[in-house]
Amino acid sequence: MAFALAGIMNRGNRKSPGDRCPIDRTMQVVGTRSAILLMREALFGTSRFDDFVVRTGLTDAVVAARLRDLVQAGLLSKEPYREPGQRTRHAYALTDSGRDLMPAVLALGQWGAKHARGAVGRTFRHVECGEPVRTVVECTAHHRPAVEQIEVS
Amino acid sequence: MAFALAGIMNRGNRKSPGDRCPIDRTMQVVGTRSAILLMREALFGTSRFDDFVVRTGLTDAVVAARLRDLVQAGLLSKEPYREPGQRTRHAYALTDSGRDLMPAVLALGQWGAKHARGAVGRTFRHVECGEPVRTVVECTAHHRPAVEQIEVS
DNA sequence: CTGCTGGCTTGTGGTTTCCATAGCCAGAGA
DNA sequence: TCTCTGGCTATGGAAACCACAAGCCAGCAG
Repeated sequence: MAFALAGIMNRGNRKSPGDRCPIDRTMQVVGTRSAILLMREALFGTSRFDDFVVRTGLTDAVVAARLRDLVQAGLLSKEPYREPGQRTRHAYALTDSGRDLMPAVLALGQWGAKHARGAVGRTFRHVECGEPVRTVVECTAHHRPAVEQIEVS
Repeated sequence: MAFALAGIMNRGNRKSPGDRCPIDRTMQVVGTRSAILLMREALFGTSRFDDFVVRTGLTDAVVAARLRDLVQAGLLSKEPYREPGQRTRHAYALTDSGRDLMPAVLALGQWGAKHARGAVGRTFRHVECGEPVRTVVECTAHHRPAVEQIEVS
């Protein structure tokens, strides 16, 4: 059974995927503002606790709690490191799972830059060629379908 | 000033974009579970109040409040319609702004399908060619940079 | 030993989100 | 006119989220 996105409404009595829907599940993991901001910073390269606090503007308590959750959820890893003459500290690094969230974070930023009022315009660029980067939806045959041309099965 | 994503940590004292960051702004609009679930349903083609309630599993009170927010934020529009022999009702339809959120919603679903435990595997397909659809990050020169090859300026 | 700093943890309180329940209202059917 | 139904609105309470503040602990500097 398949449904076209944004299709006609009379599509029968489709049953809700409920809380097993992957979108819902994702929201239960990174569905808070603090979690997304921390993942944004992790993708920006931040790895130290204090930098997370300063750059997100969240309080240390929230940062500590959320980082613990994100490590627990497998999006970040906590690795000890030591600078010479310093005590052992912990750096937070992206896991493969966390890295896979990049398209979502970029897509959220892309929407905000275009539609949210008061947002600072930022552009992401490919380092090697300098061209701006964006998220696109495409099928494996390299078509770029509109919403109405996508079905879920 | 540009920063490479997931780059080395010693990138100097970059100042936080604060609450004007587009990602943050977006989270303030659709950063709740209910908002994302409703946008998911809107992208799936749902337009009637009752269908939103049944398919998201949220209560009618939450659905009413969130739909009002989403209309207010310009992601949905509320249009009267009338089926023959029925009273006038209101259908919720995607605006262009709401349609632009599709990459983000799809990317969230993509992450959940791959990484979230207990998620039902769903695939999105292009109607015309039947191939599965995914979100990709690419620059205008059609490169597909990894996280480390993206900079923000 | 005392103080200081980075990285947390704990506690308090306000706001938001959500669920559950109940009620309201317009219009169609009887 | 009475009732029923779809689409809301209102109220109450639990939980989550967050800011603010304080405290804790390890390891340096003095």
